[in-house]
Amino acid sequence: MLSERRLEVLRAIVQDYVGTEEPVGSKALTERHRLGVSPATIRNDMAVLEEEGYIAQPHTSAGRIPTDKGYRLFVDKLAGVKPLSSPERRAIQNFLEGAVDLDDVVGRTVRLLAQLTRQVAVVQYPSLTRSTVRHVELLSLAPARLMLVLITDTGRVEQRMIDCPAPFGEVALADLRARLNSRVVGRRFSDVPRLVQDLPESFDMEDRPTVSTVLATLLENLVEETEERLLIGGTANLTRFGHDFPLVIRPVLEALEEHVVLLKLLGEAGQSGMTVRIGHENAHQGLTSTSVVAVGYGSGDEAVAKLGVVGPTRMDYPGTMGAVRAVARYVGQILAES
Amino acid sequence: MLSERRLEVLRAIVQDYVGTEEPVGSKALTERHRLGVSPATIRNDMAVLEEEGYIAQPHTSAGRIPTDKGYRLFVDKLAGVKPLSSPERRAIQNFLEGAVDLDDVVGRTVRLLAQLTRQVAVVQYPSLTRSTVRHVELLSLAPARLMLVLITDTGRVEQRMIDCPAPFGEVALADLRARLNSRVVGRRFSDVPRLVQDLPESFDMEDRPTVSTVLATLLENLVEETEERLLIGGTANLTRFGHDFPLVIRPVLEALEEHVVLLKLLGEAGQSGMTVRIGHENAHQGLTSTSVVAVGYGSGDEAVAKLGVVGPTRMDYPGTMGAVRAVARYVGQILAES
DNA sequence: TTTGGCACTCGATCCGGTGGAGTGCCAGAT
DNA sequence: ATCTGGCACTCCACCGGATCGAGTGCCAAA
Repeated sequence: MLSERRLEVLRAIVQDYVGTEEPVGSKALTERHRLGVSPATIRNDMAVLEEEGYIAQPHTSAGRIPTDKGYRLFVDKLAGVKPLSSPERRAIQNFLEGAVDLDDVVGRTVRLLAQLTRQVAVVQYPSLTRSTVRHVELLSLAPARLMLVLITDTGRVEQRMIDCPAPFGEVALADLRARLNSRVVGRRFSDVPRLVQDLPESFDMEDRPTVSTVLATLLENLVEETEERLLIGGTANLTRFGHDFPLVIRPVLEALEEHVVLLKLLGEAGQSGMTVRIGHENAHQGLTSTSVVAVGYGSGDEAVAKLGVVGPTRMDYPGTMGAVRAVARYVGQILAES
Repeated sequence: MLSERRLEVLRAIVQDYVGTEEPVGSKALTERHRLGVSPATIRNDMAVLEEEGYIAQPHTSAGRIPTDKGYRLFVDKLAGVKPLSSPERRAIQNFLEGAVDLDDVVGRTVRLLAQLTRQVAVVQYPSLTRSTVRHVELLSLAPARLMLVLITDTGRVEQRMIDCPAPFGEVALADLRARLNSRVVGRRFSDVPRLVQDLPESFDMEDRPTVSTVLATLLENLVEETEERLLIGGTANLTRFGHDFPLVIRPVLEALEEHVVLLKLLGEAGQSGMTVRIGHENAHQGLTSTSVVAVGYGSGDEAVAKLGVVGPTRMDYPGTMGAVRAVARYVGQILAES
């Protein structure tokens, strides 16, 4: 276990490095923080911290910079979550309240988060499986062509075209619509498969294939596939990364375009509470010099999706975490109201 | 007017500079292009081209690079559109044909375009005003709460929640739905306002406010506001820009996030045929060192939206234009089929 | 355990010199 | 007229050496 002062030294190193972006030395530390000891003592502490793997030297005779492990300790033990100032809170609320629909809410959220943290913001659309069904609508566009529309309690709407194996009458359509709704409205999407399983059996032989097609579309395309929408913003903030641009930011941009990767990243974030993944803790190659701060948000007590930011490992963790948490809360409120 | 050979020299300069990314001198030119004259002659030509403003020197005793004006002349007079190879064409077709819905088509298109041109791709969703109505649906979610769903012939679907001033019966709802559809199905969105103008009058006094609200939502939110969706991809290609990164790419990333700016940019592109905007021809500040190649695409003869790429002014214009044109055509085909 | 002192390391920065690509100009050839 | 070869000149890019300074590790003393 590290002594109290050594932890204090680590905290100071992280803070200074985040601020200055330059390796920090023993002398500078004693000048900017009242540690009450001489540089020589700090040097000894630093040697220990380095041996333990919390800090590293870019090269001999340079200052130290925190390692991923160092940031990890900092986040876990040394730093809290910095609450936002009340003007900031008010600004968030004002900004989000103007939203007219779900797309707008998500769009505003991503912009807000990017601006607040000055980093890349990622917002996942409320997931279907964790939402409940508000309404299912079936429209007949042509004799053998239907449109399926799904509306969730979070305001999300999804639709799919369906080509039927056989023409489907208006009566049967109304019947199917009514039965579907009576079974699934108010239920969670994850329960839908179980709830509609036996539905085809109650229809005429001739209509069963069509009913099955509709159900298959509902299950395959909607419940499973559309899990994965998300929005990204603030990529311009990547330019504040470091001086050795192309090599660092290129893979990050590539990773950001791979929505699948990002979704996995967000998915790995713990179900409740805020998750911070630092540097190499991120599985993806291109993101080994970035940290991801993510948290779930939802209209009720339960998370229906995640949001977060991606930034350099050298980031202001307390501030970022504060902003992410605050935004998630307000978005949850907005969703609950609508 | 410039002599034939001087134009040839300009073409050679553009081609070499695009290839090597380095200022090109007289000697190198004679070596890589059979111009049939000596470097000294080329030097004289270059002096003239520079005087006319087509090329410039980064500094004394360096080679020349094309100016925006030079690229302009190159694009207008010296270069054609390079058709894609047939493997490329086949790849495009295969890639686009797997799309399941409009979102997917647009998503695939943007990825395809980015990969093909190795630049940033921008694809606008088919615009509403230039599409026709396939179906309008009204759902009752709660006594005084409706959902309006719009389906276009390009497969685009839009929806809006409507809070009614008064409860609205199922009968009246069915009536409104039927009347709406009979009036607008198959018509262009731009005609919708005219077509529904007198609709409230045919309803009972008590229902008129609600009908008006529905129509207002239809017109304001859908026809006007949702003009502006677009998708961007391939931002990682920005890293191939130049060596002086942050200063150049930052404003570009910022501009790309301002969808309004991009939409204006695409909008300015001529209604028919391909448009190339080079460097300072772009109104927006952040894009003065980029060129935009855009073209309209649509399911029929008429363009319903635009797509294009944003890249450095130093780009392979013939190749880029070829790719953009080819992709636009195939997307048009796909849309027409669905 | 802390402190001051000291020698050492190593990147960053600043020259001065060199090489080479490219230019502009001019006089002669075509 | 136009093109060409020659020539002097400019200026960037590159290299090696010198210097500077922040920072370190170690040690002996407090």
